[in-house]
Amino acid sequence: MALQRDEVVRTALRVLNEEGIDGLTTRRLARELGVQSPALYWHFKNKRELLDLMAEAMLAEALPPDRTPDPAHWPDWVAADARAKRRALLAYRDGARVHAGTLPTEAELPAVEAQLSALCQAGLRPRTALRLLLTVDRYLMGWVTEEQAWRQGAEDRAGPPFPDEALRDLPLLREAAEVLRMTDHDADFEYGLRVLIDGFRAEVAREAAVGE
Amino acid sequence: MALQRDEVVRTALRVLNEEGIDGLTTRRLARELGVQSPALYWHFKNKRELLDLMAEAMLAEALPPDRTPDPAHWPDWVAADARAKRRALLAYRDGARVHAGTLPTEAELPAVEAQLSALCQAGLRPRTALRLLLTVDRYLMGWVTEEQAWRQGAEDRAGPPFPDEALRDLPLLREAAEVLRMTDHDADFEYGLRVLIDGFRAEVAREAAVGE
DNA sequence: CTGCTTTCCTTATCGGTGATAAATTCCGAA
DNA sequence: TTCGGAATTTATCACCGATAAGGAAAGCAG
Repeated sequence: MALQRDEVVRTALRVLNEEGIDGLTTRRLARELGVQSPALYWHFKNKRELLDLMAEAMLAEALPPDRTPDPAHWPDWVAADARAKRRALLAYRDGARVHAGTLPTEAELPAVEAQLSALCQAGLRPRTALRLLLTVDRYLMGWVTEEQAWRQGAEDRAGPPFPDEALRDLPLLREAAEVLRMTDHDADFEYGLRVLIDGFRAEVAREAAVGE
Repeated sequence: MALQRDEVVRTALRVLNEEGIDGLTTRRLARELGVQSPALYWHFKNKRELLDLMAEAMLAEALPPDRTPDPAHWPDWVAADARAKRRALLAYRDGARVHAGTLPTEAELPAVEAQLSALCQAGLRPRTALRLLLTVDRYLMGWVTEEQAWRQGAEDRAGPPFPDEALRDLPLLREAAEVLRMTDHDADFEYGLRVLIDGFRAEVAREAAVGE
């Protein structure tokens, strides 16, 4: 039974979770598949292409396709999509770094078009609607990247970051220490997401007013 | 004349710009300094430490120290700082990737405390104030990471991304094509930044109302 | 001036990496 | 049963970050 491209990607994702992105080498992956490493280059042009497919697979797991976004409740699905993508990236070690810099496939564009359609029905111009999606996505990516780097750093580091001693003369930072030390990633992410979407809610009102 | 740690960092930043982060190898850097590569390990524990110092130097160039942020105009300096940091990261190839995952030095904490102080005087609680700073920073980092990946991809790619042909049946995307193809990074970044800060402006009003 | 120490660098080498070339095996269709 | 493409192997390349061990040079104590 010959190796399937799909099987390679799935195994690569497993190895990613076990070893991290630096431990995901062609040799390690080949060993896991019971094969010699150059065999992989039959299935993929190079490692970049493998990572791209891994990124695609990661998101496909979490984002159910063929939703028809509701214009009336855009803040809800925009937020829900962001949460789902964050979950998808967090599900794999270094997920954000694997996904970073990946371009949307042409196959994903129709879904974006549908989202734009809903946002435009809600009163945005296409430009603004796409900017909204991109802005939320960048916040998301920046957040998860930092979040995973932090998790990684926490393993290496000895002791807690920013020890009490360092905050001695910094009362406000001390009061916000839970945020500084990122003890509750979920809540902090959620907060920024809400504020961002609230900002766009005002923007929708503004553009809708102009448009009429 | 012995090699100075500072000179190594400056040279590393130059090499980074010429070769990109993948071309920045210890051997290349050593050659540039007229030295054998193991010599570098006298000055740095490992490459990670070198990258950390490079990140620090990058930002130090762009962010003037010892500003005393004005509570009355917090949206101005929050935006200005974000722009300055973006500029600093854009000034070097792969700047965002070099900086990503770096923790603030303890030396940088007092500046953060000062910003928190101003934001609290403007009516925010410390927790919220820090969350504001982190949220803007994550948007920023996500943005520049994507921006530089895009620039990089543009060199490799043949032809434009998302050719007209691919957008044939996607009228809204076609109308927002300049945003999709990121022809004006500055304007798009600025837009998201403004909306984000507007969101926090409303948040400040809300918290101030509760606080009294 | 001598001799010890610290600083800074060199030579040699290790195990590991992504990738390619060329030879080879597998397997299904004719 | 043979043929041909699909899939994989073996061998090898150039390069990477890092370490060990030693040597030159400068400073400094006596």
